[in-house]
Amino acid sequence: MAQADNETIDLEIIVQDTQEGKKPELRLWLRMLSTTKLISQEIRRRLRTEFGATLPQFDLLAQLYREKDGLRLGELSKRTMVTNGNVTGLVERLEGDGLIVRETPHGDRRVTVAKLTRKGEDSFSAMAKAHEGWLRDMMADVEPAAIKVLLDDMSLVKASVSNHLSEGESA
Amino acid sequence: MAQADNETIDLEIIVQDTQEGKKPELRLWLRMLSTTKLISQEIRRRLRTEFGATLPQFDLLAQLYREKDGLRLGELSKRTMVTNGNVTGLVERLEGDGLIVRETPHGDRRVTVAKLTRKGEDSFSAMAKAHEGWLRDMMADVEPAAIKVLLDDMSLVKASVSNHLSEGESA
DNA sequence: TATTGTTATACTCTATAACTATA
DNA sequence: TATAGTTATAGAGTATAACAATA
Repeated sequence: MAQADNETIDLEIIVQDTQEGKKPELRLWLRMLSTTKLISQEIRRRLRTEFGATLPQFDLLAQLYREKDGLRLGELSKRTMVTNGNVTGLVERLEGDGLIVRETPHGDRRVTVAKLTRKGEDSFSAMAKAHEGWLRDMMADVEPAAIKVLLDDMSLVKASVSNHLSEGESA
Repeated sequence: MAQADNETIDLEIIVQDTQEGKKPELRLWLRMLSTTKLISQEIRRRLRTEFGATLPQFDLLAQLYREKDGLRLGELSKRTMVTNGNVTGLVERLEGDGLIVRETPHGDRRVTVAKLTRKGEDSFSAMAKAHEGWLRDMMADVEPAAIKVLLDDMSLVKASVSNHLSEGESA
């Protein structure tokens, strides 16, 4: 099924992505979207089957992994680009799995801080390592120089986009 | 923290990634993912509020827009990277909105072909035009040269990924 | 028997808004 | 009044698998 039909499927989603020099911003977006979808489906499948996790969950765990003292849910919401209400749901599932805990610090009882448990650290650590390997395999044919260029230029895109959204939302 | 090798999962994951030159494939993926998410949320919001459509629906319509004779659902499934069963659901919603119709051609009664209605053509046409404008605005700060490079290099990534997906599944 | 598409199911994500409990 | 988080709701997307009709 996932057999690559090299000849037929170009997978260039949406509109025509084959017109030279026409609407380059749109073409770039569509190419990013299809490429991301391709990678994302594979990553999600493996996260699910090998770790029983989803991508948003992985994302959230990653944020906590680099902040050993935990993060307030509002901050977690900003960093993961997930709304407050939905962060609550994500956090509940992860807490149910024993990967994180919620704590209310003294001082401001409105605040909730989420942090990884030991189990969460170990679990995420394994996921991240596997994740890295999957990506290296998938991008095996891409020259290091191309990856470097993509990294830099993608930052420019991200900055431009952030800039031109509703002013004043970057944490 | 420890600076070991395997254990250093300094995953600047997903939304923020501001790290040194390690694990470039993973970093690229995370940057693509966060950038795509950023754009995608904005596009989805506008598609929904201005056209009452979703991104997968837009994607599906786009495939039909460039194939005036319509496409079989299986082909639609491949092109949109959506499973067969879920294509059925997508198609039903779009048919309910009067944007597309399903037909069974003579010759093979197992086959269903979806094609745009006149209303669907007009509707998609408007969406695509708006879509293009949104993207141009969002990427206003990105030099044309950078966009061109990104387009090319993104193709390499996509090709590599496609290539290594099929491999993994031919067991 | 294989293919094409449908149905069924379960779960998760996404978005919005109203609500609470603090402050 | 404003803030932090929760609850409620509704709608879609996603993945799997079983199924019917046709070839």
